[in-house]
Amino acid sequence: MKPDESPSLKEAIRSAIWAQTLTAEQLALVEATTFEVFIPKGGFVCHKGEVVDNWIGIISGMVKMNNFSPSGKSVTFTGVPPGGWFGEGSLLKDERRRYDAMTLRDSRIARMPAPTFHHLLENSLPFTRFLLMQLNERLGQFIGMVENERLLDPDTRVARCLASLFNSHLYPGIERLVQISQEEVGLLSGSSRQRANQALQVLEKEGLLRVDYGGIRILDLEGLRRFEA
DNA sequence: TCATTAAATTGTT
DNA sequence: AACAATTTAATGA
Repeated sequence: MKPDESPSLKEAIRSAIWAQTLTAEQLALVEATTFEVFIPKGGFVCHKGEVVDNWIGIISGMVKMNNFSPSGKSVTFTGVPPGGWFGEGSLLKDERRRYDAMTLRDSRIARMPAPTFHHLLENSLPFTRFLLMQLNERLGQFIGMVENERLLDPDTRVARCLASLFNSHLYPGIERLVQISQEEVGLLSGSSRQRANQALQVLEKEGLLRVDYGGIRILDLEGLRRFEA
Protein backbone atom coordinates (compact mmCIF):
# COMPACT_ATOMS: atom_id res chain seq x y z
CA MET A 1 0.00 0.00 0.00
CA LYS A 2 1.12 3.49 -0.81
CA PRO A 3 0.71 6.20 1.79
CA ASP A 4 -1.10 8.59 -0.57
CA GLU A 5 -1.85 7.99 -4.20
CA SER A 6 -3.77 11.18 -4.92
CA PRO A 7 -1.78 13.95 -6.58
CA SER A 8 -0.87 17.29 -5.07
CA LEU A 9 -2.62 20.41 -6.29
CA LYS A 10 0.35 21.28 -8.46
CA GLU A 11 0.48 17.82 -10.02
CA ALA A 12 -3.26 17.86 -10.62
CA ILE A 13 -3.04 21.17 -12.45
CA ARG A 14 -0.05 20.16 -14.54
CA SER A 15 -1.65 16.89 -15.60
CA ALA A 16 -4.85 18.57 -16.76
CA ILE A 17 -5.32 18.47 -20.52
CA TRP A 18 -5.81 22.21 -20.85
CA ALA A 19 -2.60 22.93 -18.92
CA GLN A 20 -0.37 21.17 -21.44
CA THR A 21 -0.61 23.98 -23.94
CA LEU A 22 -0.16 26.97 -21.64
CA THR A 23 2.93 29.14 -21.67
CA ALA A 24 5.21 29.14 -18.62
CA GLU A 25 3.81 32.48 -17.50
CA GLN A 26 0.22 31.35 -17.87
CA LEU A 27 0.92 28.18 -15.96
CA ALA A 28 2.60 30.20 -13.23
CA LEU A 29 -0.45 32.43 -12.94
CA VAL A 30 -2.71 29.42 -12.63
CA GLU A 31 -0.55 27.85 -9.95
CA ALA A 32 -0.32 31.10 -8.03
CA THR A 33 -4.05 31.76 -7.92
CA THR A 34 -5.70 28.36 -7.92
CA PHE A 35 -6.32 26.94 -4.46
CA GLU A 36 -7.50 23.69 -2.98
CA VAL A 37 -10.34 22.86 -0.63
CA PHE A 38 -11.30 19.60 1.00
CA ILE A 39 -14.95 18.60 1.05
CA PRO A 40 -16.12 15.52 2.95
CA LYS A 41 -18.56 13.01 1.54
CA GLY A 42 -22.02 14.44 1.05
CA GLY A 43 -20.81 18.04 1.27
CA PHE A 44 -21.64 20.79 -1.18
CA VAL A 45 -19.04 22.00 -3.67
CA CYS A 46 -21.31 24.80 -4.78
CA HIS A 47 -24.95 25.74 -4.54
CA LYS A 48 -27.56 26.54 -7.11
CA GLY A 49 -28.17 30.26 -7.38
CA GLU A 50 -24.90 31.47 -5.94
CA VAL A 51 -22.63 33.86 -7.81
CA VAL A 52 -20.06 31.97 -9.82
CA ASP A 53 -16.50 33.08 -9.19
CA ASN A 54 -14.51 29.88 -9.65
CA TRP A 55 -13.82 27.28 -12.27
CA ILE A 56 -13.86 24.00 -10.43
CA GLY A 57 -11.70 20.92 -10.88
CA ILE A 58 -11.77 17.52 -9.20
CA ILE A 59 -8.39 16.41 -7.82
CA SER A 60 -9.69 13.31 -6.12
CA GLY A 61 -13.03 11.86 -5.15
CA MET A 62 -16.27 12.18 -7.11
CA VAL A 63 -18.82 14.94 -7.57
CA LYS A 64 -22.35 14.83 -8.89
CA MET A 65 -24.40 17.65 -10.33
CA ASN A 66 -28.00 17.63 -9.35
CA ASN A 67 -31.01 19.77 -8.61
CA PHE A 68 -34.04 19.45 -6.42
CA SER A 69 -37.45 19.61 -8.01
CA PRO A 70 -40.05 21.80 -6.29
CA SER A 71 -41.48 18.71 -4.61
CA GLY A 72 -38.10 17.97 -3.05
CA LYS A 73 -37.10 15.14 -5.33
CA SER A 74 -33.48 15.16 -6.40
CA VAL A 75 -32.59 14.82 -10.06
CA THR A 76 -29.02 13.88 -10.88
CA PHE A 77 -27.61 15.16 -14.16
CA THR A 78 -24.13 13.75 -14.32
CA GLY A 79 -21.12 12.71 -12.30
CA VAL A 80 -17.68 14.33 -12.55
CA PRO A 81 -14.65 12.08 -12.00
CA PRO A 82 -11.15 13.14 -10.88
CA GLY A 83 -9.45 15.17 -13.59
CA GLY A 84 -12.73 16.73 -14.67
CA TRP A 85 -13.40 20.47 -14.63
CA PHE A 86 -16.80 22.14 -14.68
CA GLY A 87 -18.64 25.40 -14.19
CA GLU A 88 -17.38 27.15 -17.32
CA GLY A 89 -20.92 27.60 -18.63
CA SER A 90 -22.06 29.96 -15.93
CA LEU A 91 -18.62 31.58 -15.81
CA LEU A 92 -18.81 32.48 -19.50
CA LYS A 93 -22.32 33.82 -19.31
CA ASP A 94 -21.75 35.63 -16.04
CA GLU A 95 -24.88 34.20 -14.53
CA ARG A 96 -25.67 32.45 -11.29
CA ARG A 97 -25.08 28.75 -10.92
CA ARG A 98 -27.90 26.60 -12.21
CA TYR A 99 -27.27 23.45 -10.28
CA ASP A 100 -25.99 22.05 -7.01
CA ALA A 101 -22.79 20.05 -6.95
CA MET A 102 -22.18 17.68 -4.09
CA THR A 103 -19.53 15.11 -3.29
CA LEU A 104 -20.18 11.38 -3.37
CA ARG A 105 -16.86 10.69 -1.69
CA ASP A 106 -14.41 12.68 0.34
CA SER A 107 -13.03 14.95 -2.33
CA ARG A 108 -10.27 17.43 -2.93
CA ILE A 109 -11.42 20.30 -5.08
CA ALA A 110 -9.36 22.87 -7.00
CA ARG A 111 -10.83 26.32 -7.50
CA MET A 112 -9.53 28.65 -10.17
CA PRO A 113 -10.63 32.26 -9.62
CA ALA A 114 -12.69 33.87 -12.39
CA PRO A 115 -10.04 36.51 -13.25
CA THR A 116 -7.50 33.78 -13.98
CA PHE A 117 -10.05 31.89 -16.03
CA HIS A 118 -10.87 34.93 -18.13
CA HIS A 119 -7.21 35.76 -18.56
CA LEU A 120 -6.61 32.33 -20.06
CA LEU A 121 -9.69 32.67 -22.21
CA GLU A 122 -8.41 35.91 -23.71
CA ASN A 123 -4.77 35.00 -24.08
CA SER A 124 -4.60 31.30 -24.83
CA LEU A 125 -6.14 29.99 -28.01
CA PRO A 126 -5.52 26.34 -27.06
CA PHE A 127 -7.35 26.91 -23.79
CA THR A 128 -10.32 28.37 -25.64
CA ARG A 129 -10.23 25.43 -27.99
CA PHE A 130 -10.27 23.03 -25.06
CA LEU A 131 -13.34 24.74 -23.62
CA LEU A 132 -15.10 24.63 -26.95
CA MET A 133 -14.42 20.93 -27.15
CA GLN A 134 -15.58 20.30 -23.62
CA LEU A 135 -18.83 22.20 -24.21
CA ASN A 136 -19.42 20.25 -27.36
CA GLU A 137 -18.74 16.95 -25.61
CA ARG A 138 -21.17 17.84 -22.90
CA LEU A 139 -23.85 18.85 -25.37
CA GLY A 140 -23.54 15.48 -27.04
CA GLN A 141 -23.70 13.80 -23.66
CA PHE A 142 -26.93 15.53 -22.72
CA ILE A 143 -28.55 14.79 -26.05
CA GLY A 144 -27.65 11.17 -25.49
CA MET A 145 -29.11 11.27 -22.01
CA VAL A 146 -32.52 12.42 -23.19
CA GLU A 147 -32.46 9.70 -25.79
CA ASN A 148 -31.43 7.11 -23.24
CA GLU A 149 -34.01 8.04 -20.71
CA ARG A 150 -36.86 7.41 -23.08
CA LEU A 151 -35.71 4.73 -25.46
CA LEU A 152 -33.27 2.38 -23.84
CA ASP A 153 -33.66 -0.39 -21.33
CA PRO A 154 -32.11 -0.12 -17.86
CA ASP A 155 -29.05 -2.29 -18.55
CA THR A 156 -28.06 -0.09 -21.45
CA ARG A 157 -28.78 3.08 -19.51
CA VAL A 158 -26.39 2.07 -16.78
CA ALA A 159 -23.73 1.14 -19.33
CA ARG A 160 -23.95 4.48 -21.16
CA CYS A 161 -24.09 6.36 -17.94
CA LEU A 162 -20.85 4.85 -16.66
CA ALA A 163 -19.18 5.38 -20.01
CA SER A 164 -20.19 9.03 -19.95
CA LEU A 165 -18.18 9.56 -16.77
CA PHE A 166 -15.15 9.14 -19.00
CA ASN A 167 -16.70 10.59 -22.12
CA SER A 168 -16.99 14.19 -21.03
CA HIS A 169 -13.26 14.76 -20.87
CA LEU A 170 -10.52 12.98 -22.75
CA TYR A 171 -9.34 11.05 -19.75
CA PRO A 172 -5.59 11.47 -19.32
CA GLY A 173 -5.50 9.60 -16.04
CA ILE A 174 -5.71 5.97 -17.04
CA GLU A 175 -7.49 5.47 -13.76
CA ARG A 176 -10.52 3.46 -14.69
CA LEU A 177 -11.74 2.95 -11.18
CA VAL A 178 -15.06 4.60 -10.47
CA GLN A 179 -15.45 5.01 -6.75
CA ILE A 180 -19.18 5.19 -6.33
CA SER A 181 -21.60 2.83 -4.65
CA GLN A 182 -24.27 0.98 -6.55
CA GLU A 183 -26.88 3.16 -4.92
CA GLU A 184 -25.24 6.15 -6.54
CA VAL A 185 -25.02 4.37 -9.88
CA GLY A 186 -28.77 4.03 -9.60
CA LEU A 187 -29.18 7.74 -9.02
CA LEU A 188 -26.90 8.64 -11.89
CA SER A 189 -28.67 6.36 -14.32
CA GLY A 190 -32.16 7.14 -13.13
CA SER A 191 -33.07 3.70 -11.86
CA SER A 192 -33.43 1.98 -8.52
CA ARG A 193 -30.48 0.53 -6.65
CA GLN A 194 -31.58 -3.05 -7.14
CA ARG A 195 -32.04 -2.49 -10.86
CA ALA A 196 -28.61 -0.91 -11.08
CA ASN A 197 -27.19 -3.90 -9.22
CA GLN A 198 -28.83 -6.25 -11.70
CA ALA A 199 -27.50 -4.25 -14.63
CA LEU A 200 -23.99 -4.23 -13.19
CA GLN A 201 -24.02 -8.00 -12.92
CA VAL A 202 -25.10 -8.33 -16.53
CA LEU A 203 -22.32 -5.99 -17.60
CA GLU A 204 -19.82 -7.89 -15.50
CA LYS A 205 -20.80 -11.15 -17.21
CA GLU A 206 -20.22 -9.43 -20.53
CA GLY A 207 -16.69 -8.70 -19.33
CA LEU A 208 -17.12 -4.94 -19.62
CA LEU A 209 -16.46 -4.12 -15.98
CA ARG A 210 -15.76 -5.60 -12.58
CA VAL A 211 -17.75 -4.78 -9.48
CA ASP A 212 -15.75 -4.08 -6.36
CA TYR A 213 -16.76 -3.12 -2.89
CA GLY A 214 -17.63 0.57 -3.00
CA GLY A 215 -16.68 0.98 -6.63
CA ILE A 216 -16.50 -0.30 -10.18
CA ARG A 217 -13.55 -1.08 -12.44
CA ILE A 218 -14.03 -0.31 -16.10
CA LEU A 219 -12.47 -3.00 -18.26
CA ASP A 220 -13.86 -2.18 -21.69
CA LEU A 221 -14.90 1.42 -22.18
CA GLU A 222 -15.72 1.06 -25.86
CA GLY A 223 -17.80 -1.99 -25.07
CA LEU A 224 -19.81 -0.02 -22.55
CA ARG A 225 -20.49 2.71 -25.10
CA ARG A 226 -21.68 0.23 -27.66
CA PHE A 227 -23.52 -2.07 -25.32
CA GLU A 228 -27.07 -2.97 -26.26
CA ALA A 229 -29.22 -5.48 -24.49
C1' DT B 1 0.10 -4.73 15.41
C1' DC B 2 -3.86 -7.31 16.29
C1' DA B 3 -8.63 -8.20 17.85
C1' DT B 4 -13.29 -6.41 18.54
C1' DT B 5 -17.05 -3.46 17.19
C1' DA B 6 -19.58 -0.31 14.41
C1' DA B 7 -20.94 1.43 9.99
C1' DA B 8 -21.45 1.13 5.14
C1' DT B 9 -22.30 -1.53 1.05
C1' DT B 10 -23.83 -5.41 -1.41
C1' DG B 11 -26.56 -9.56 -2.87
C1' DT B 12 -30.97 -11.68 -2.44
C1' DT B 13 -35.91 -12.37 -1.46
C1' DA C 1 -38.82 -2.43 0.55
C1' DA C 2 -36.60 -5.33 3.94
C1' DC C 3 -33.12 -8.68 5.38
C1' DA C 4 -28.73 -11.07 5.81
C1' DA C 5 -23.96 -11.39 4.43
C1' DT C 6 -19.70 -9.14 3.45
C1' DT C 7 -16.20 -5.38 3.54
C1' DT C 8 -14.15 -1.38 5.41
C1' DA C 9 -13.18 1.89 9.12
C1' DA C 10 -12.58 2.87 13.97
C1' DT C 11 -11.33 1.85 18.53
C1' DG C 12 -8.54 0.20 22.16
C1' DA C 13 -5.32 -2.99 24.24
